[in-house]
Amino acid sequence: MPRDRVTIQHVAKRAKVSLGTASRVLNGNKSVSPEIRTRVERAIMDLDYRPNAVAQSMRRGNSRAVGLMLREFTLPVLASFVRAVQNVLRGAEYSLILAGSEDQRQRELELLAALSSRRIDGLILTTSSEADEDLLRSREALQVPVVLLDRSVPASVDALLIDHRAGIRQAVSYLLNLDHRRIALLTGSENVRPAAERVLGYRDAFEEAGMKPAPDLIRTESFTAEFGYKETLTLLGRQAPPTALIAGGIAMLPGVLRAVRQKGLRVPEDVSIIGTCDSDLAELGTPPISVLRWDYAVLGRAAAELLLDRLQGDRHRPPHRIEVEAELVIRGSCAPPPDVSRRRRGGQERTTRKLRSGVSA
Amino acid sequence: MPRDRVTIQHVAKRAKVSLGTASRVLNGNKSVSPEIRTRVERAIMDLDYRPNAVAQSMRRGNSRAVGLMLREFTLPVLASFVRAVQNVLRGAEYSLILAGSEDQRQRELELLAALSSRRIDGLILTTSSEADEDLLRSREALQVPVVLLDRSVPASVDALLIDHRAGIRQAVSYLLNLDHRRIALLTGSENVRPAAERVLGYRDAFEEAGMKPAPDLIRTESFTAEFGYKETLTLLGRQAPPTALIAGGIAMLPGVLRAVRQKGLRVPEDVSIIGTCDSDLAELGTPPISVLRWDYAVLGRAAAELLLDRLQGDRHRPPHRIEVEAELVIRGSCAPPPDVSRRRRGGQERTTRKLRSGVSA
DNA sequence: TTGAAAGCGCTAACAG
DNA sequence: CTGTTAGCGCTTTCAA
Repeated sequence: MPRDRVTIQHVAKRAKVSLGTASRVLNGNKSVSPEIRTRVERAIMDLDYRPNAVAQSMRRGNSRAVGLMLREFTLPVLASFVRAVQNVLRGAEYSLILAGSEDQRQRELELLAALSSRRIDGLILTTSSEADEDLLRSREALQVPVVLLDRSVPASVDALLIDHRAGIRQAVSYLLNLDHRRIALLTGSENVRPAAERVLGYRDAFEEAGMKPAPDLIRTESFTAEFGYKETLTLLGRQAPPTALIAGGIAMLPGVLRAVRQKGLRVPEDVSIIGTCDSDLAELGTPPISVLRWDYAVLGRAAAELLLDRLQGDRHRPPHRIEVEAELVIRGSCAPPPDVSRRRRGGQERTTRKLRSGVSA
Repeated sequence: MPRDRVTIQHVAKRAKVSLGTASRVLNGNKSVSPEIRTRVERAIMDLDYRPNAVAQSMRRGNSRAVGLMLREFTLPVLASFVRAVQNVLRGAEYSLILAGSEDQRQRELELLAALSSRRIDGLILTTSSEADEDLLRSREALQVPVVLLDRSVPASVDALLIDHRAGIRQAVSYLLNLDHRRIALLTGSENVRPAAERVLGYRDAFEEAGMKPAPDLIRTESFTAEFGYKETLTLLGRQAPPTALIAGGIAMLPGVLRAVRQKGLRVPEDVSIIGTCDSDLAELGTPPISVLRWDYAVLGRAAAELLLDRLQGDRHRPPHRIEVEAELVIRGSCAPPPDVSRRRRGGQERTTRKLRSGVSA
């Protein structure tokens, strides 16, 4: 049977001081004589005393814990986001309470309630929907500073935003320059920012090139690999299949590749592919896949710092909004579409194409 | 300015009952008249009251939170472990406090102290060292049930163990049967179980085949991709380089592949490779990589259930020990070593080789 | 069945 | 500089 945990009372008794004085030493209060301070510190060591954070929270009215609610954190990039958050928080002696919503509204609601009960001091999150009333209300009810990740929001909260629109515009332009015309964009439902922005970027690129996108090639439903897989299968089974696919979601690439492989198609000879998140697979696969990427570790650090800033500083400063760029990394997964290649091999003349600037290697 | 959070006092007042009665309703105590119960429930709804978990913890002496300390959780497989843990815990209304140690002793110590302060009710962890006195003492000091993940330990705690030894034995046998003789094993320091077991399995296989392993091909230092990269580079630069490489760590495969690619070698023609953890890269790469794998989601669920069992049941039952098998998944990354192939192409006779049974496809 | 009151471990305000 | 004390929000005796 575990003997009772040692409390500040025990420390006080052993150091032969009052409880209040022991507390003062613990909290680094100036007004304690050196001699007594030493005595107390001694007692703390001897007893291996560890302050009860629960009692401290109770008394101080804060928990020194922050919640982190994401769709999931199984994806390496999100995990690296979590790690960055954690590293910053650790330095400030905050604990991290993890909450994976699996993108389900009901679960989000439950988790928000649980976090509320725990009286977290702050919250970093991305929600399944941006408009849902209940969700918004639950978040409000927490009455704590919030940092939103890649969701568009009322102007009142801090947020980290990824510039998907410019990223996708760049990717699509690149494909257009390779003479692709039937470019499919697979991404999540447009009621969240990343998907909506990607669709805008897609249209931007076509418009900029003075073209109209083929209808029906923008598929917005889910960010999952599963959706990428099924949709790719469907698209590639069409009469006039797309010649290029953009996997618009950080988990989607494996699904798309699986489908392409299942169809027995080669990348990039038969179909070009651009991912929307870097990974070992994209980097070391054969061929390596060109991707749009941004640094989640940087995002994580920024998110945590934004939150700490509010927690420790001015809770009423105007909200910050940090936007990060998506970088197009060209690797080996894109080539001119097969019909063009054929024409070329046939020796037909072609107008020169210039690679748009701003595309990095 | 956030108006004060509503407490059980407010609920009691509004329902015109005593605080104690309100509490009873909250806790589903039988002895409350239906009428009053309704009134209180009504008040709870009206006020959107959320019990203060901090105060509850204080009073009850438990926190309904468990700590999860891993080397890191950036790896997809570990993240899926975390997710499984979380899913089980959520059902039991426990929160998860995440702690990534980055495999650093000092950080582990700090995190353990922080978790102790928070009065977590239980802990799931893997430590950087199995023998370290301070670590052991800190863990003891927590005085809570512990589930250890893939570490060998005093017989007193619950543990989940992966049978690396049998797994590696199987993998090495497979390679020996392909006529490999110079088989390198890259893994972490032998002072933790997975590495130690892998080395044993490696020796087992050679012994079983009546052979002696070439010296200097067991490289035990670190589980990182970085180590895999550097060591592979070194090994492949030798006079007599290994013809097969086993990446003995869940993060190591990308490093090994990177090095192989950098050397301009082909898999499996020039060198055979076996990974020790499944991944998108292993599954969808070209060629797909043969791996030893086990199910981390199952492990996570088991870990959480083991812990809950203790938390909610008999805290003094004898410790459980769950061992999971590693399955060898044969894909396309292994072939006979180049010299053998050459000999073969030359038409030389060869003794028949039988594929050892127990190797799954 | 209900109310009153003690006390979990701690911090901070107040007195000395 | 130090000791005493109230009270954070809640659960749980103990009485009624």
